[in-house]
Amino acid sequence: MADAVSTPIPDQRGAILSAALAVLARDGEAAFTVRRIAEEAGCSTTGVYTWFGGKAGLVDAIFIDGFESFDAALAPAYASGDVGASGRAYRRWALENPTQFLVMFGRAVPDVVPGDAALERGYESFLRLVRHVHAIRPDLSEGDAFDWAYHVNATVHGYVLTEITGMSTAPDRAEELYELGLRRVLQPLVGERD
Amino acid sequence: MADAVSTPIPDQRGAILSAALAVLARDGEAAFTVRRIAEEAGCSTTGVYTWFGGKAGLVDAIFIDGFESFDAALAPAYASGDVGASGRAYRRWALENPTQFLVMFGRAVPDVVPGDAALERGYESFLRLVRHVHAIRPDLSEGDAFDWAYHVNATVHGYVLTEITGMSTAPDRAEELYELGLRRVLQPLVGERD
DNA sequence: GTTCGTGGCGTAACTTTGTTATCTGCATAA
DNA sequence: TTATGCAGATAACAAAGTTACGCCACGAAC
Repeated sequence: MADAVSTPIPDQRGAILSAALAVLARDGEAAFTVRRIAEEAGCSTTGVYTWFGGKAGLVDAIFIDGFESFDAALAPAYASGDVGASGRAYRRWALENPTQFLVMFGRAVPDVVPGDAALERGYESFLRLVRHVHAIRPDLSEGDAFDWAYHVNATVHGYVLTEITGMSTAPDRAEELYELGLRRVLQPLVGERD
Repeated sequence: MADAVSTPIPDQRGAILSAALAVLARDGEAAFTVRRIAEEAGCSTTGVYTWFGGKAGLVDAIFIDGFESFDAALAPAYASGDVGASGRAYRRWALENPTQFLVMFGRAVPDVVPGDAALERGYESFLRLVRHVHAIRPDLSEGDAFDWAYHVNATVHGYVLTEITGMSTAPDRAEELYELGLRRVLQPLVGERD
């Protein structure tokens, strides 16, 4: 027992997930291969199949990790009650984790679609935005808060994805246009003057 | 000469591109392999390398074809001067060509980024939207029309991509929410009452 | 204490896919 | 008739997802 504590149990599952995120962040989606991840984690490829059932399962875990990291990044903005700040935090997180973002919201890992666990975790993140909207506009019904959250999310999502996939028609003005877009989408919600 | 007309010249480049689009539409991005496409086109894999330089070049051609097909789908709406109709046409095209849409905007083919030709063709499609906005609101400066087009495009793009990647938090209300989103994004531009 | 079973995990092989080297046949020109 | 150049097929190579197989450590049962 004391031995088990002094010699930390090698958490192979955690090691593989960390390795996968490290490879993704450092070397991009092209390097996201089972062999490369296993090497980084210091085990054989079998580990990925033992602990995640395959590459798709690993991607699912990356979804869930992504939503958690993402919620943590947005929490201060949510707490501040500033909906503009949460929009900026959304973009900042995406720019700091572009490949993970593309895995989650593009189709950067071929043949892999999000599983149920990933979708449910994503839904939970979305509900935080709904509550945030409701906190700012308590006069809205729950349904209206949901629809506004959906709208704001789709809008910022579109901006960020356009930028990250390299399809922006004005890449050097991306930040300026994002700020303008934020004002436009939030203005009818919060009634700010510009 | 007459012979050349009666015996149609086998357009292998065109055959390969058609085959690639057919495979993509029918069998999805997982089936998008050089061997499969060559088989569908009735040639060997070499043809893809002779005419497109490889898989990446073929994807570039698919980008360009996509923007052209897309412009053709939006032309009637542009001509009608109804900006809501163009938004609906955008979503309709995407839902009719989901895998091509994901290849273009979701990175569904691994390790392939859009080349310059693809980006320029995309920019041309975007300029059509800018002109459309300018036609509806001639009082706007060119810069403002550009920024409004960017905003509208990012918004509808976000809605559609969320829906097509299966990440919508309300998939059964996708159309209703899209219509609501269109009204919200266009209202300050065209000043419609709802 | 010995034996048996279970499960984590490495080795190595199988399959698929992108890519390329090499060869062949045909059309055209000298 | 011969040479040249090119479209295109065959087949092989390398990388990557996946799986079959076996080893070994550990705990339970007798």
